[in-house]
Amino acid sequence: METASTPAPDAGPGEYVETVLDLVERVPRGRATTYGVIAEAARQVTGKGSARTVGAVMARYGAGVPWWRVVTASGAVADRVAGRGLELLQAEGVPLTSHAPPRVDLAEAGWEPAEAGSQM
DNA sequence: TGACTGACGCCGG
DNA sequence: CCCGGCGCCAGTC
Repeated sequence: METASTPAPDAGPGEYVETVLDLVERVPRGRATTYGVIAEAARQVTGKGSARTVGAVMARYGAGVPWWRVVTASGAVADRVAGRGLELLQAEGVPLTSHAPPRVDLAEAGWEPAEAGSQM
């Protein structure tokens, strides 16, 4: 235990991060969800988390999941990746608003983890 | 060890 | 409808 600055060999992302990424991967193609929904679901598993934290996770580890299916509560894609996000959403046939600014129609494409259990 | 940083959410104007 | 500000909380330096 000498000067072990990195006592975490595996470490990497915490359970919290894995939970969030797992939830995002469950979002079916052609649908979309919000940071708040993911945060709420993650909170039920890890007991912690918030919409803000989910965003931080996506920014650091969201590269391996369909991050474009996660939008804000208003249906808008994060400014940071709005261009790429809208492009991918359109390619999947996700319903977007006709008038600017382009936003996801959550009323039609809105999805939540709970559906994964009742969907068949 | 502590402080700053954000892929957000909500309310008020 | 749009804009600004405050709160939230794990991750990272």
